[in-house]
Amino acid sequence: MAALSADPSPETRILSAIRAVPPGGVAGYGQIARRAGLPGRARLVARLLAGNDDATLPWHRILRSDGRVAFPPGSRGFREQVRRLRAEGVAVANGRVRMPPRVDDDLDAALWGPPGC
DNA sequence: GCGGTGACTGACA
DNA sequence: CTGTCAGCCACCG
Repeated sequence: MAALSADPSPETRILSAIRAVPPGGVAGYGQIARRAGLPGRARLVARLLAGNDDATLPWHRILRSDGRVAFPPGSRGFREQVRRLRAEGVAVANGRVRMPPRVDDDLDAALWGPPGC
């Protein structure tokens, strides 16, 4: 039997999950990986972002699980990411974003869209 | 096949 | 709160 849907490459799923993050929202590497159906592959997400060529990809919305920027402070990517996040209305303080303690529900991810929640 | 490295994570002191 | 340790997966020499 033919499969109803061909499984897209993991990379495609990850990219899709990243694109699914609305403006003014942020997501963690592990969270994106989980959304992509690849739990434990947070590093893979990072590798993709590091080698991504897509300017339309909101890579700046991807932060660490602690809500901290994955770039070293003072680095070029760091400043660029913070700059973009602030431009979208995301409150970035000291290179870190106010992240919820933990949420294991896809519904919560939707709450990450509108800021000032 | 092996060890080192990295835009990571969670647990522990 | 910060810092350290071990676990994890994918890529490279």
